[in-house]
Amino acid sequence: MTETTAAPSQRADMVRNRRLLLDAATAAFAECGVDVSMGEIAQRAGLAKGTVFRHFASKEDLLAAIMLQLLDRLTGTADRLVDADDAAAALHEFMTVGVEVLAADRAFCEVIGRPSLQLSQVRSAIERLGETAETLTARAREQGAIRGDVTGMDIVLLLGGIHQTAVPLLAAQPQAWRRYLELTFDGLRATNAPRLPHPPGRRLPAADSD
Amino acid sequence: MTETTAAPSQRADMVRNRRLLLDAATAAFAECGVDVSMGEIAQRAGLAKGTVFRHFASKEDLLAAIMLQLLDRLTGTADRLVDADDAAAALHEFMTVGVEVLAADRAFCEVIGRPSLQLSQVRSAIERLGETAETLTARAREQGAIRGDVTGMDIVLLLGGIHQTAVPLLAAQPQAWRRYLELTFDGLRATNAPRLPHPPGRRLPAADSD
DNA sequence: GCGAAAGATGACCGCCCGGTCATGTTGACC
DNA sequence: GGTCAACATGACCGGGCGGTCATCTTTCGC
Repeated sequence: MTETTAAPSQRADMVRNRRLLLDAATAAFAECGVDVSMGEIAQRAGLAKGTVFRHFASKEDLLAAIMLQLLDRLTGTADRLVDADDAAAALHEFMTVGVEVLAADRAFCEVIGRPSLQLSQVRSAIERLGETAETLTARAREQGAIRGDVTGMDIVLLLGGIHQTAVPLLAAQPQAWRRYLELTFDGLRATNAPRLPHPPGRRLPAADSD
Repeated sequence: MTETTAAPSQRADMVRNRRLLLDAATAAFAECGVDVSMGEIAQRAGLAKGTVFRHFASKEDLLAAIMLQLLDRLTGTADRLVDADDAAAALHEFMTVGVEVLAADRAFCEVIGRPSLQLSQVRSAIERLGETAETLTARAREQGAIRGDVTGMDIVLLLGGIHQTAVPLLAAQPQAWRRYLELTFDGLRATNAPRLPHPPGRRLPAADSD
C-alpha cells in the first residue's frame, strides 16, 4: 500500500527510476528466480547497482516488495470473485488464475515453496490470501459444490502443489498444470469421501534457523 | 549400477572414504538442499575438499549420484508392490513412501522441481520410475479403483506436487502432506469425472538454456 | 620392510555475489 | 541561472563458492 507514488516531494527522475527498477526486478525475478543478482536487475533497469540499493536497502527488501505486489494482485482477484453466483466456478477461476501466476513467476514459486519463510510480510500476506480464499471456499461449501473439510488455506497451498506437479513438464508442455488442476478439483468435489486426515493449517510457521 | 564396490584393486582407505563421502553427501543434501557447499560435505565426511573432487569430478556428478541412489530406491519400492492383490492399496502405499522420501530430502525436492533438468541421468531415472509406476497404475485402473485417464508419470509427478502443497507448513506440521495425499487420491478415485484436459506427459523435456 | 604408485591434503585461484562510499550529476526552488 | 540538497554512479570490499595442484601420506605387492 502507498506504493505507487510514495512520500511527497520526490524528484521526478527518482520516481521514474523506481518504476524502471520495479519493472525490471519483477521481470528478472519472474524469469530467473530469487537467485538473480542485483547487478543483473540493475542492468535490466538501465541503472547502476548503487542506485538499486538506494531504493531498497537489501535484496531481501526488494524481493519482498515484488512478492507483496504479486500477492496483493491475487488477493484482489479473490476479492472480486466472492460475489459470483456460482461459488464453485468462482473458486475454480481463482485457482486457475493462481496457478497461472505461479507458472509465470519462478521467484514466486521459490518463495512460496520455501520450508521456512524468512519474509514475515510475505508470510502474513499469504495468510491474508488464505482468509480471502476462505470466504470463497465457504460459499462453495454451503452450496454443496465441494467437500466440507477443505479450508481457504488448503486452496492457497494447493496452488503451489498443482503448479509444482507440472513443473518437470513446463518446458515441453507449459499448460500441463491444467490437467492437475482438474484432477485436484475432482478431489475437492468428493463430497462423500472420508474426512481428510491431519488438521488443516491456518497460520504459517515462522522461519526457525537454517 | 555397479556402484557399491566399484572397479577392482582399489585401496582399502579409498573404499572407506567413498562410503564416508556418500553418507555425508546424502545427509547434507537432504538437510540443506543442493546449495550446500562441497566444503561442508567434505567436513561432514571428515575429509579434505580435494579428496571429494578425487571421487567426483564436479559437484553435479556427486549430486547426480546421490539422486540416482534415491530414485533407484523408489523404483525398487514400486517394483516390490506390483504383485500386491489390492492394486489401489499398493498405489497408495507407493505414493505414501514417495512423498515421505521427498519430505525428508530437500535436495531431492529441488532437483525434481527444477523447470529444466540438467542432469540427464536423473531425468531418465525419473522416466524409468514413471514406467514402473505405470504398471502399478494400470492394475489399479483395471480393478476399477481409479479413473481411467491417469498414467504412471502422472503419479510420479503428483508426488512432488503433494509434497510441495504441504511445504509451507513443514516446520509446524511435518505430517501435513498426508492431508493432501488423501485429497489427491480422492481425485484419482473419481472414476466418472470428465476426462482430464491436456494430454499426460511421458518423457521429460531436456534442459534448454536458462 | 621397502619402494613405487595411488590416494589424501589444504593452500591457493578466479569468479561472482551482496553491499558500501567517495565522487560526480541532476533537478527543484528562489 | 545559480545554489544546494538530493540523487546516481561504478570502483571497490570482504567473503564464499567450485575447482586445481604441488606436496605429503598411506597402502599394497613383492
